[in-house]
Amino acid sequence: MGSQGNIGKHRKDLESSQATPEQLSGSSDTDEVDGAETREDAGDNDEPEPKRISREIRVTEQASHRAVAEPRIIVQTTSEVDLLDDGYRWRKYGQKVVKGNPYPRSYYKCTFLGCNVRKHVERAATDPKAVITTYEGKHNHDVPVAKSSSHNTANQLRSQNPVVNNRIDFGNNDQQPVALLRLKKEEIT
DNA sequence: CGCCTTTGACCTGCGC
DNA sequence: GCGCAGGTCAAAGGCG
Repeated sequence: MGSQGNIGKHRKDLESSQATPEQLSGSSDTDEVDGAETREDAGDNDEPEPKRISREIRVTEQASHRAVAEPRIIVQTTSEVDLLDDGYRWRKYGQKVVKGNPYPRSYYKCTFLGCNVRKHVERAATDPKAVITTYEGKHNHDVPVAKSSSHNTANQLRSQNPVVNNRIDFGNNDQQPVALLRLKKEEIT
């Protein structure tokens, strides 16, 4: 949180991205609190059924800076698998263990050409079943069609989950600063 | 053959 | 000024 160390060696990333350091540092405090609260929810949400999946989709946008705005969507999912496929193609570029959480946080990037959307996936320290996915940025492309991949966990999910089915249009909705949706599924696999 | 995952190292920012 | 924590990149290996 207090790092954002993309200003040094990651120049190439910056030139193609509209994200500005001021935006990131200026809102890190709020996001941090928000993220913490999300984790609290995870702990509160105890799932008696291991197969039951409940997701809370929290859309948080930073309206402080007119320039851009990288929408930050925090999706909380209760699942046994941490790799929730939302239809896009992601490439894992890193994994780190964060303090206060025994579970490592994974970093993914959208592999679509020109799409700089990133996503962080971590498990709640209080709930091993609670998976918190944070999306940063918005996709400038549509969902890649039928990816015949082995991880079709979400493919099934998409066909049953209303939100996933309609796709989460983060970045399109500039009007809703914070949206919280909750869905429940019975089974994922 | 192409794509993705994994792991280690490096860098930056912040706090003390 | 030093140390800690977080974030990202790059290279190698594995799998479909």
